[in-house]
Amino acid sequence: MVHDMVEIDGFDRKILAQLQEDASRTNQQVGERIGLSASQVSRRRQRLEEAGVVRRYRADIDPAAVGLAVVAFVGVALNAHSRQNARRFRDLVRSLPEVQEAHVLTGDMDYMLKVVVADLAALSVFINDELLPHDAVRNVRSSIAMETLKDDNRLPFAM
Amino acid sequence: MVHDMVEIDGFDRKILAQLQEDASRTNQQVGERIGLSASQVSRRRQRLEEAGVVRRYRADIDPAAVGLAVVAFVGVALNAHSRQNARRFRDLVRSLPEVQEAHVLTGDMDYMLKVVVADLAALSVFINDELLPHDAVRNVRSSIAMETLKDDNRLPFAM
DNA sequence: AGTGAAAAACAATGGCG
DNA sequence: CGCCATTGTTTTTCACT
Repeated sequence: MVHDMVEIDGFDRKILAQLQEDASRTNQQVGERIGLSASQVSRRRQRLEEAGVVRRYRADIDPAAVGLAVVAFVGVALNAHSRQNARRFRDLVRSLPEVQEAHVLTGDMDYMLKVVVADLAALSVFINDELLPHDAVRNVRSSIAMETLKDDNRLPFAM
Repeated sequence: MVHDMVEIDGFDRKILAQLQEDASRTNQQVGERIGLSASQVSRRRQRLEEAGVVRRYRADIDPAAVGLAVVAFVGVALNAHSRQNARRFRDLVRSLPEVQEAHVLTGDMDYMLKVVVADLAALSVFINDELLPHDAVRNVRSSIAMETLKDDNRLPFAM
């Protein structure tokens, strides 16, 4: 899983598109769809995996089925922009399992978190007991997703 | 892929946790880690897939490696809350490949989109040519992710 | 860079305790 | 649910172009 820049040609892109769509397709099936033999698909896949272009394969699980009903976006502003504060906050969010994603943003809110929890009570606990007590956190503003229209996380790549 | 509610026990949760982490693990490997035989893992997986608890398997691709350098969160307020407008907007966001996620939010912004594009120019084109021209859209506020601290999209499930 | 065929690994199923 | 055996698929490697 080294992270060189790697040459990606049209076939590679087609393979990536197929596997992003459905990673359980066999090399044979992928090959049929893009006009390549299974053995070549296998080799190219290995190359893409080793180069870190494919970061991992994962099962996409229905959150509701495992009792996770609430998705929220939480904007967090930090107290001061010291290196210390920023670093400690990073370590915190990376360690919190409720945080699916954390981004540093342009604009008024410094950080944007995507959070998944069981219910509103759990969200409240998360914000009040995990986020707000942290020294670096100045304030927090959360928006709850009442409905999810799209959640496929597919990258739109040109071919 | 039917969507009944399904009984999920401790073993099922452990299987899901394993496959969310790395879907390329074999039934044998999953079984070893959780103390279950490969054949039982196979049967439980099938059940979880058919029940729609596992929605799909996918390759997680490094966006930068395929030329997608910009992630943005775009808040969209609609003009009026008519059924018509809302429905047409939904159809729009679902059809736009740059939109990875779209949620209906509580709070001032009606919709929150997670968008991935090649560069800032492409983001500008996306907002000005795809979003703003739509009748239902009143205004748009976008924040660009300058850095991504965490992006694993793992569900935190209790076991 | 590619194909096709052989070898090795794996998944899926059924029967039994 | 474990264990075992069987069957069909799939991945991976090799020889060749």
